[in-house]
Amino acid sequence: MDAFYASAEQAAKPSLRGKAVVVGGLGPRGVVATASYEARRFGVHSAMPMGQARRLAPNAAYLVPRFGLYREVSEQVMGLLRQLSPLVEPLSLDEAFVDLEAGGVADDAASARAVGERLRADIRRVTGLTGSVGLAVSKMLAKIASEQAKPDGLVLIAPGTERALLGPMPVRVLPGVGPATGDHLRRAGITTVAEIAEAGEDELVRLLGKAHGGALYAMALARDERSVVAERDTKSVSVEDTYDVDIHDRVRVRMEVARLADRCVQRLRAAGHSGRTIVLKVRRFDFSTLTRSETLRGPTDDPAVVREAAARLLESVDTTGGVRLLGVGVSGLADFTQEDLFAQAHAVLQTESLAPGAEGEDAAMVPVDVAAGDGGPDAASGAGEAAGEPVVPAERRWPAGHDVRHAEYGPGWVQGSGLGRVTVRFETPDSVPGRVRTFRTDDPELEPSDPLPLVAVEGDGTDAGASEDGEAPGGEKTVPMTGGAAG
DNA sequence: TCTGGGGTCCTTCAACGT
DNA sequence: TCTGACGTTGAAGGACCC
Repeated sequence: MDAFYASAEQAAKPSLRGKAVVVGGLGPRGVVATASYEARRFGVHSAMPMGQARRLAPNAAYLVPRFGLYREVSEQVMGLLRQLSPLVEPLSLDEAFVDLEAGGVADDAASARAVGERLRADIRRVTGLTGSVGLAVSKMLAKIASEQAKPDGLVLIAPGTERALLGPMPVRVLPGVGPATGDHLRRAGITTVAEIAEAGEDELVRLLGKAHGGALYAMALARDERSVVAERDTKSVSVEDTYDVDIHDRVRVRMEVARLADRCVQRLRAAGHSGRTIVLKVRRFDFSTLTRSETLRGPTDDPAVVREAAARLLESVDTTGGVRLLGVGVSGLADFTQEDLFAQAHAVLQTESLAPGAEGEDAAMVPVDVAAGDGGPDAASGAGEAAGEPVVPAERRWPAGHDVRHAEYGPGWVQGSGLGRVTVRFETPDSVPGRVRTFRTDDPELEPSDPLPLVAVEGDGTDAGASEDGEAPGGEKTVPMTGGAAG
């Protein structure tokens, strides 16, 4: 998909179409997730600090990401892709590889191109967004083609032309060449793909190591045998938070680590997993990052166990000077727990009789504060929790870009908030650009609401609500498609 | 005014078992 | 019993990707 998050926001908000839109973290340490093509003209791009983006494009709209909406659109697109082939490999919410040959929908360049164009039309019809398609005989080339196709295009790399096409390109087009490897190669006098091929495999391996060097050399020759893999097992689950202000208080650090451990276990359980290795991540005030890990005897999904392991790991880390980020992760995933094994052994021994009260060894039930209400992404209760109600700043309660509904004025979205006021623009994906009104942040007539569908559901004039889809689950998304063109 | 969040894979080193 | 070779595992860090 092209500038996916920003395009979705523009589709949802008529007043932003054709305007510079920047989606990302809005806190003092936020970075840009996606910038619309209009914003890119000002030099704004992904991973740029928000402060810098604001200086470059002060008049752009700055919005917080709405992953729920993006996920829905993504599902639609992936559904469309799965109609083409059983072999669909999602890379992210907005990209996937499709093996067209395996789907039997294309066996030469012409048929692949036709499929690609039809897909792009379907994506636009179903989601209202544009997607770009890259067609080639391998994943690497399909990806490069799709980058060239953006925005809103289709590029096919004809079999036999690959090396001539790649040769003059900068090394950074090859997957796996980031800033560090790019620098490394540049210092060795290698700046283009052709120069990698000329350098030879031995030299590449000497420069970059066996795995990386060998793989890069092959790619430079346009050799990429990787197949499209539909199902990928998750290897780890983690959560992390960067704090607006460095945390110096050790007690607070411990509290945050416990909270992150709980969130991590929630995610772990939601995915139906357990894990054996607990990882603590700490980014210090000077941006130096360190990790500490501990492997348990068996996999667990017990929050108390993960919390205790994370706390133990924290004891080996010096946090004086302050920490800017904390994270907790679990790897070595399984789909059962140590406790399951105990339970099984227990059950075998028990045969018929009723188990006595105490369950094996799950001793300490540690009281966890269940944090009423939202498990929202921004934990950040941060600073002032006076006795009683936590203080939630308006810009967190009414995040910029999120949908709301007003009893009198209907659906709209938050344009900004602060100082006890929230400004709302009343418009919907299929309306004309709407008007702006300002309310008190505690206005009882105003409430958060779910995103409206970007494309009106047929035969449903009204509400966004639960569209009982009578329709095929057809979804869609844009993808570098591989394997399509027969060669 | 610096540098998010969630992942994957690779490399290096040390410890340990055979 | 000691020693070396080798494989495996775990820990930590780095690079990369979207």
